[in-house]
Amino acid sequence: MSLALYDTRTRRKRDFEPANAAQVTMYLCGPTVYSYAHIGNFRPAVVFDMLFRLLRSKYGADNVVYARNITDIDDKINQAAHEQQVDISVITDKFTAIYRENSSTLNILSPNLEPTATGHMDEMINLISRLLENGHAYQAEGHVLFSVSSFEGYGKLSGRDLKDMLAGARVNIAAYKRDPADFVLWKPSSETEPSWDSPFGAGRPGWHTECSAMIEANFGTTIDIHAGGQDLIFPHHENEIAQSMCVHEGVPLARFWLHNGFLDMGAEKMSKSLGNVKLVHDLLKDWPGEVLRYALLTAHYRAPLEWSENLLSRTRTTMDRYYGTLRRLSDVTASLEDAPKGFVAALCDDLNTPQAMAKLATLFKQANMAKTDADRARVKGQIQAAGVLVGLFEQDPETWFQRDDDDAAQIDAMVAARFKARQDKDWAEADRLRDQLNALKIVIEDGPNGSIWRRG
RNA sequence: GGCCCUGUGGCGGAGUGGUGACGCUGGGGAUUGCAAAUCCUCCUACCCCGGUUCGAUUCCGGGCGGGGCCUCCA
Repeated sequence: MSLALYDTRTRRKRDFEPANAAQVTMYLCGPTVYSYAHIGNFRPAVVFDMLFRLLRSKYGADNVVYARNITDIDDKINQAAHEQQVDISVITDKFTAIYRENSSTLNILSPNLEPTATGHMDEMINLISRLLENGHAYQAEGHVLFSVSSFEGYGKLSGRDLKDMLAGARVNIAAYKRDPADFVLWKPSSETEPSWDSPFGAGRPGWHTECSAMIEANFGTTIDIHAGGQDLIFPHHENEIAQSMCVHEGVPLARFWLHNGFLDMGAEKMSKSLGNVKLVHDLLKDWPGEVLRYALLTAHYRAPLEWSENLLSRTRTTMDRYYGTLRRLSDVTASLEDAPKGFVAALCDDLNTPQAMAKLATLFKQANMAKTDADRARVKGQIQAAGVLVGLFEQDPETWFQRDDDDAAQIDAMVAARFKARQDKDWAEADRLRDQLNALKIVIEDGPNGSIWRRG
């Protein structure tokens, strides 16, 4: 089944074919580790994790290389380190660890590579040197700047014209810039800022440099897929393209550019500067990671998604139903199946998760209605195969329902006592026990061979 | 000011030139000792005005509304 992906550069959906099917390459702009990530930061992580899973199933797990970088040089990091009077590594190590832990809770696979800026200092300096040598960059007052007018293709990705941008630009234009749109490749550091030696003086790299350098170091000149949030289209990705193409004689940096849309909080986007963020760290106190993952996949990845309490509780309701189905099938041995065609087709159509989830709903309905063991085994196998592709429904249903086990034994006993009362047709006692359990927010489901329970 | 996206039922959210997914919610029913779960079923929508067309929610133009980028930002 062919995979179509919407490519920002060409502004249309195109059939995806890797340059080399034995090594499909994909790069996602990952987090800047200066603080807790909010749920919006995890939308690309989840969406492109799903793409990673899809590519692995299509080309073979060993033939896909996925890099998600960690930005560990940044002024916000510097600020945090300065405020706490610690080395920047104290900040970046801490929040890198938290980011990885959150990722794993959202069932995000580890990428093959997690390159860091500090780990690629030589490569960045080397890249900047080459840009200086070939005339695409210049030095001014301790800075090295990229000269956008030296690159004819500047603005192609974002569909911008340099002249138009200046019209309403709110950029503070540094006097040493030859062109207001020129961006910093290297800048001098103050006493309190981290600094690295370089041929252009002691200082630190500009933000855009790291991705170009890391891609070159790990993949070479061109990758198949470069992904990130929509806000990175300009200037970040535009600048990466400029840098990379100017040291690679015009060879494209990426064959496909994928960008996810934003989470909305009511009328506006979720953003730290607007102060309306939901930290994953906090959300995980109230919701299972899998609910967050599923919720992020309820809208198409390029469309805005309204993030709300309502979305989360709705998602949990759905997942309770589905895990309930899986629990009833727990003694059925799943047969080895492919994910249903319609489900895969939806994902292959530019990662249309809403449509894929609709197929999943059908699948669970089929599971609920299955009459024979063979049917049950087949549908369960299909559900599992579909689940692997999107990273959902991979855990044990019992784990899902019994989140804390403190009082599980006591509840088991009450449920057993109630089942016995029902067998004795002592309805009064059975109802009394059920009321007691309901008061503990326990929901009972009676079956022919016993009763099961879950937390409501 | 420039560029881009978007407007679907009570809610979320797909899709399509001709019977308008899917889920949640609400009504009815089957089932159940009663429930829960499950299944069946019903109600409710394509911003407005033009145009193209046999026919538009879908294509085109205009309007109005919402959002994003142009500055760190997923």
